[in-house]
Amino acid sequence: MNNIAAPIETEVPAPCTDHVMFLLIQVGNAMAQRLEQTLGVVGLSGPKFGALSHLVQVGQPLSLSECAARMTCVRSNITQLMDRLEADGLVRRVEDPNDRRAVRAVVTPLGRERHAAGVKQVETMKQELAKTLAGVDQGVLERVLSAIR
Amino acid sequence: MNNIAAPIETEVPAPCTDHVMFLLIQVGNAMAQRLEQTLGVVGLSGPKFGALSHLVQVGQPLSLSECAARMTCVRSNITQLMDRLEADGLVRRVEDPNDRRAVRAVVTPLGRERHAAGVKQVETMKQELAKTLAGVDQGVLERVLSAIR
DNA sequence: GCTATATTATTCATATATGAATAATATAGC
DNA sequence: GCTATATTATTCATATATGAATAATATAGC
Repeated sequence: MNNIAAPIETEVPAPCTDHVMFLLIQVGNAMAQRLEQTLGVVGLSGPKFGALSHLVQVGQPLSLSECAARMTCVRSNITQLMDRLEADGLVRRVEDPNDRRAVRAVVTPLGRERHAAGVKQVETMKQELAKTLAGVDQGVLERVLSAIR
Repeated sequence: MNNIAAPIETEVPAPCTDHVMFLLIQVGNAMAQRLEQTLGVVGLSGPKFGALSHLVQVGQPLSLSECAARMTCVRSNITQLMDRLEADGLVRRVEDPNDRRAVRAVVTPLGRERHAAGVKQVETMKQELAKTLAGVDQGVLERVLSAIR
């Protein structure tokens, strides 16, 4: 669902502040959806790509708790995501030698490949966005968005 | 999960275009999350509030298909959402007299009340956002966002 | 060294979303 | 008027998210 909450359309010409909030949500969703779509081409979803990105970036096995912290989500979420990634053969779970409670996630070679493919897809999408944003001062936009986040 | 896809943090000083895409997604999610939270105070979720808003705005029963179209989502989604809204007593399903396949959603008095409470909550949140956005030309921001959507 | 407390990952219940398959009903085209 | 096709809502399987409860293990504080 794109409209998490639909604005009650008023008859006022341009009630600015009103719409900005919903616009931000809508645009965020639209971008996320487009990303999902592009990643789908190489068999990845947004969350799957996100998890792989973190693991590849760090360059070493991460405990599931660390993953959750990096991805700003709850641990049970990661448990499920890793189940799916493992089923896809993109990640493996290994025991932590230092802490018997912990489980660490390792990217498999296939996972690395898939991640690289995902990066390429994202590149393409970024270029499209750049076109859409031609004429907009991206520095300004970035600063505004950072302030809101 | 906030980070649908985490950018691979490069060492480059400010790769602008790169980040804007992820920033848009992040900000959208952050806003949606904040909205969820505020609405939670009066016992509503984003989708629930959204559905009520459409029904209240239109002012007459909407078929579930019409709801789906307005909320830009798939019909099975609305079936489930209406189940929850009905369980909450905020909406009732009524038969369509003209089309025996169709089911229409009607807001209950309690639904109206709850929606009004939600609107108040959203008002508050909008004012907060307005403060954050002080000094930003909202007209410009709105135009940029509209272009992307 | 033991005990109380914290941390880890998992499981469960739930909410939200999608898309495919289905049964009931409407409608277009002859 | 009948038949082929379309439309309606639902159900099912699945992915994603949250938070509470749990069992296993670590650690702090005495």
